[in-house]
Amino acid sequence: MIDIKFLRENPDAVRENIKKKFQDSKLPLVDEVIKLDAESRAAKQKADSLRSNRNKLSKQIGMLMGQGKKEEAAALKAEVGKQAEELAALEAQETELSAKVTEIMMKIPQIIAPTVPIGKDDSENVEVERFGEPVVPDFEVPYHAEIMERLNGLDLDAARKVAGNGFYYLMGDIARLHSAVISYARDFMIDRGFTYCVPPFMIRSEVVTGVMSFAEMDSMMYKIEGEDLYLIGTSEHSMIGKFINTINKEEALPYTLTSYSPCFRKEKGAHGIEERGVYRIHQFEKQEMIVVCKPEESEMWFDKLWQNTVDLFRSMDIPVRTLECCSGDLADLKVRSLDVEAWSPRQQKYFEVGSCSNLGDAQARRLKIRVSGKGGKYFAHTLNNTVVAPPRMLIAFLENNLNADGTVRIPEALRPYMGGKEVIG
RNA sequence: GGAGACGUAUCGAAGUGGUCAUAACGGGGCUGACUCGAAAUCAGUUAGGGAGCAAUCCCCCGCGGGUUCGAAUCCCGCCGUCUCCGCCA
Repeated sequence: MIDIKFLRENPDAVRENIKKKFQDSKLPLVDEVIKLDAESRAAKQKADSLRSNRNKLSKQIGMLMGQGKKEEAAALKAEVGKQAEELAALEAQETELSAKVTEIMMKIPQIIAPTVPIGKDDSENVEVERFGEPVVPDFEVPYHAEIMERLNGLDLDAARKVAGNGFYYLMGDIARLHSAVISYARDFMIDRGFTYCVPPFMIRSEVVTGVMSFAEMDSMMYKIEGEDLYLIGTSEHSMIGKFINTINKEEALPYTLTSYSPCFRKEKGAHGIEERGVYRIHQFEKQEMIVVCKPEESEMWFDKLWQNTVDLFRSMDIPVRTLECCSGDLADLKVRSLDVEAWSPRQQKYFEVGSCSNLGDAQARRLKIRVSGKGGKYFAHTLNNTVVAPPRMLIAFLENNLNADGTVRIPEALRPYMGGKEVIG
């Protein structure tokens, strides 16, 4: 959500940004919202002066009543009554207009960073950097579900009966590995100075609309029947929501938090949910990191955040690369986003295991997360990034640490969380 | 789930239909005076949102409605907190 004042003063920049994102159908919204906004302010001004008048007269009525001058009071009452209808109409107009303005403003995308490559969709994302040597072993690497099943670590048949497609049972060493990765990632982030949190796994609609665009909400969020609650799609939602309606002291920033939660996603419209395995699923667990900071520091934090994920994967001997999201692939609230992708020796390509985003002031404006400093009050910037999200991450882990004999090597960093085991199989 | 109480600034809290919203009273914070310094004391100062070039005006007493010339105050709905009971970990 951008500032309406910015839009008023820079309509061309806003249009240019919409074009960059290949959302040309939204172009008319710019002129539309400028017109509605002007009407809205005009209505407000008129209504304000009527209200001012009413306040004055009502005060006089109060005084007259106090002095027992009932007849004079009655005359004033009649005068207030005369403008009541006009005011009511104006107030209805005010409400309607400002609701329309907000509705449109929610649809206008955040101004993207100048560095964002221009492209229509994810096929035009741009590789930035590779970390580690992508290895292709000289033996065949089976499909990840098969590796898990061979180790008696996965039961999709039972999961389908119990919950349906897109769910899974992890068992034995694989389940333990799953927990180990989460615990390791938690401690990894704690060691880097982040504060560990376990947040609510459900949030109100007010928070939902504050942290994501309508498109994301529709395709991702599960609603609890009969309640104003949604299952979170990531702990980012409850962690950013934590700061709703707050004014934060400048000295207290940045907030650097790492949170654990299960994540629930409809994956509506996504391909691949039919795909056998644990790549795209309705439920997974994730260690997340979020930052709330001053605007001038958000780019610096962006770089630190994705670096954390790269370092974590490298500490488990998994080759990764970073991929800058192009303009068309960027969700409407994001200024910039960078995917971390892990190497798949089986597919001989990289696949997404994490996503780092700078939302600028978009979430902060919607949720009213403000900062007070010497220079006055302003909206904070918010960022989020995946530390690690198994079981998808386990795909990369298993493929990259698989031995020729079918056993799986446990990297040293993870052994303390696996009861000291060096290998499973 | 049942019963009750409550929600006002940074905190505690007064206000229960009008001249009471920067909002009594008290505490905290900040600034200054006094002091070698500190404490104590004294003085001053300590919300938010919006419209307007400005003067100024409007909104804001958990949130949303309603009654009224006028609502923190009365009515309805919702949210939240606390206490007791029940139930379940």
